[in-house]
Amino acid sequence: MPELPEVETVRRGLAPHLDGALIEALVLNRADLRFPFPPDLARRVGARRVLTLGRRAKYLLIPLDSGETMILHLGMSGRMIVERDGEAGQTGAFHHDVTRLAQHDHVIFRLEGGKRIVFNDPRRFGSLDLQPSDRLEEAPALASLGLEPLGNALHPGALATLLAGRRTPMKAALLDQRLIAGLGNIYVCEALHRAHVAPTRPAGSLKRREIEALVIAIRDVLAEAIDAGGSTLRDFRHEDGSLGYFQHAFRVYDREGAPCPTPGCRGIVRRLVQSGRSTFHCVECQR
DNA sequence: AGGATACCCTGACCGC
DNA sequence: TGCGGTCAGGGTATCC
Repeated sequence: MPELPEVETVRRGLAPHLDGALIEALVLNRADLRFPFPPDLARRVGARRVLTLGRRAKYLLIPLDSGETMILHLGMSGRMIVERDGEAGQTGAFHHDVTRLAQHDHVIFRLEGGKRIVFNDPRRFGSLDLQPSDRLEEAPALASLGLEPLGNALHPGALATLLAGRRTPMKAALLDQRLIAGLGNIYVCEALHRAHVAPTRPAGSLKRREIEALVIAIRDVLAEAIDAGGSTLRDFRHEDGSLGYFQHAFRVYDREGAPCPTPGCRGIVRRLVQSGRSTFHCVECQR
């Protein structure tokens, strides 16, 4: 689920519940996810108040009034589920899902008033760390991240510098979190299609005009995806944000064999594998 | 140095 | 219905 737009959607969905909230206790149902939890995690978070939720790339940032910030990654299957008091124990259609998912409820935020926020992650590729807030960027997870794609840091000149001289395919370059941080497989495919740039193009071969188009495509696709996620936020408090915001708007991702949606293009969406991952593209209008 | 590959783990899905 | 194979939106270690 989570690339940058999904994490931003999670942040926006959680903010009304977590901003300013007192965490009465952090319940750990295991000692690790992808990595071991930091020492004394529960003690360092319990009885602390949350400041204002943030995000860096695909990481959710939860600053505490203790001067430390939780750095949370959803991996590939992570969810944050908001439960109101008593909701989890209710019977009915919802109950089945809750009990089935409860197996992978690894970390539970118990908030004042009985509300619970559950970090559920079947594949356990997620992570959770703590870092002093005044040295946040030194955290191992954040230290080598590249440009934040939303905001002013990503502009044609900056992207041109990042790509210059690289022979790696554009698909790999855009997936590299050290260059631009936050894009994943889906939005890389979508951005390259919108910019009409072939995923196999050596990164250093792009013309200035193509780089400009790519910057616009990246911004647009992320912004549109966040907007689509935002439209389902009202449901978020009851469920988990996995409602599938943007997939109906995919132009190429997971659409192998479909006609290319570019106006006037008669191409067919094709799939290829690059560094072990599926790339979806149109050979007619992406050059 | 930089790029490609193997791997961490579970669940969903497809064909037989 | 069960079973095996395949695939999945991420990131890191390791090899070349």
